[in-house]
Amino acid sequence: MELKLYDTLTREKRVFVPIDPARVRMYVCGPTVYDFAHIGNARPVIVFDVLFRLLRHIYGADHVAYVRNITDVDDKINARAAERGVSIRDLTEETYKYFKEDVAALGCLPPTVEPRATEHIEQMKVLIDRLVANGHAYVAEDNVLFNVPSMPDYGQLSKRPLDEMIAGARVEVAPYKKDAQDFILWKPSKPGEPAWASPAGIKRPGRPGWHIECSAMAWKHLGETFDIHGGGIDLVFPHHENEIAQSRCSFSTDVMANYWMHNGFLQVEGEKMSKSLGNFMTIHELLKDWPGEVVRLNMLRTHYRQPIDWTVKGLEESSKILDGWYDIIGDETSSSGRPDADFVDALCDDLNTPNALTQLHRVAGEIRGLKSGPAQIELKRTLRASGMLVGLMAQSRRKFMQGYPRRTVVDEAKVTSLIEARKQARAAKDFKESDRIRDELAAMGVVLKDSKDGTTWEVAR
RNA sequence: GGCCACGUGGCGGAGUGGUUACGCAGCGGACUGCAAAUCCGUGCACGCCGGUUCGAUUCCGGCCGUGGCCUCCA
Repeated sequence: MELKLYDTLTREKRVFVPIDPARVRMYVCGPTVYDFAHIGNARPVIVFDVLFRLLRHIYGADHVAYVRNITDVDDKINARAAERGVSIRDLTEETYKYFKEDVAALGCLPPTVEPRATEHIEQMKVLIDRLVANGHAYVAEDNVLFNVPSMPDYGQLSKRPLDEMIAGARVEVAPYKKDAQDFILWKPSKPGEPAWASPAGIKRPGRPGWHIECSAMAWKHLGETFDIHGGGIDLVFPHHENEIAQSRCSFSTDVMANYWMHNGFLQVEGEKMSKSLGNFMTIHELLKDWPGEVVRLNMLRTHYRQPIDWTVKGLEESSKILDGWYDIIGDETSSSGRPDADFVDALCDDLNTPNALTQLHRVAGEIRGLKSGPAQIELKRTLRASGMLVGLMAQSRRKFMQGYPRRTVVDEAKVTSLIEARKQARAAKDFKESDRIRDELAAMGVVLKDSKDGTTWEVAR
């Protein structure tokens, strides 16, 4: 199988060739931990988890290094901590704890490494000193700035020619900048802000700029050049463009990462998600209404580079689809199956999850067409193994059903006795009474399923 | 204003220079005492205007619409 990935830098799908197949290296920009992550933040987390799983499938679980950072030094963090009257450390730890819980509920594997920015200040200072030494950065009023014109091919990722950007600048430029587009690598800390001894001979204590964090953490954990760098499309400029500038100019390399991958944006019910529109949705809130697996499937039904419109209707549809698949695999929880070949091929085509899910529907249909027996069991295992490759169908059907939040609590003994009473009424052809019992159960939130083998029931959702 | 994407059937959503996507809903049927669930079957499409081509939803150009980014900011 041949994995193809779309590279934002070259704007084309290319066959993926790792630098070292024994250690495939991927870096993805993680959260700034000052508040609950929202559903838009969940998209890159899920998308790159699928890629992580696929890479593990292809190269072996022990041969993929996935680094997702935690930004724990940032203006918003400072502001929020002050606002709530808690320490920065407490705020970031608490937020990170919730983030981990949320993404675990979405079925995401923990990355190989989750480095914190505050634990990589030394690496950042090394990079900054190098950039100053080799003429790509300069000190101005105790700031260190990257000098963009010092890098002739700056702007390749976002396809922004230098001169046009200068013309487009409409924000007031800090007077100490040599060039309007120069960006901060290090800045002095104000009183009360986190502060570290500064690089580049600056006396005042300071703190890092946003972009240098990722360059430093990627370097520390993946080296000067690595395979894949991912993130949301909103990070292409300036964040990733600046990361490239910092890293390449520090190491005198031609590339920082060989494949740059970006997931599309997310809207909610057709509108941009924002607090003012009242459609701002955190993962935490969403998980109070839906199982994480439904949320995950809903995300995978759209190709990662396409914009996605997040709707309740879509979640309901995803829920139905997942219910159907779980109905088919039943309580078949053997992990002995192999994923379907066409399913894997679809994933290898630049993570074409919608097409991959179509293959799952195909396999499900084949299972329906078979009588129960070894062949059908084999196919059920294939369906389950395929789903598990993208983080779906990993639990038993029973557990999945129990995972629906806000389920009605019912008295099982009462349900059982009512079903028995209904059975007797039906046997006596007292359909008025049997229908009354069915209505009574429905009012309790219990849905009956009659079949030749008898009557089963489930709690309605 | 500049740069970059996207625009497919009722809805969601792949893909392709000439052939079935697929799913949800709908409709018809089977099953059922009647339903539900399940199973079987089924209609519906490629934003607009030009161009290239024997032929375009698929390539090119323009337009319209939607969204993202435009530097310390999420």
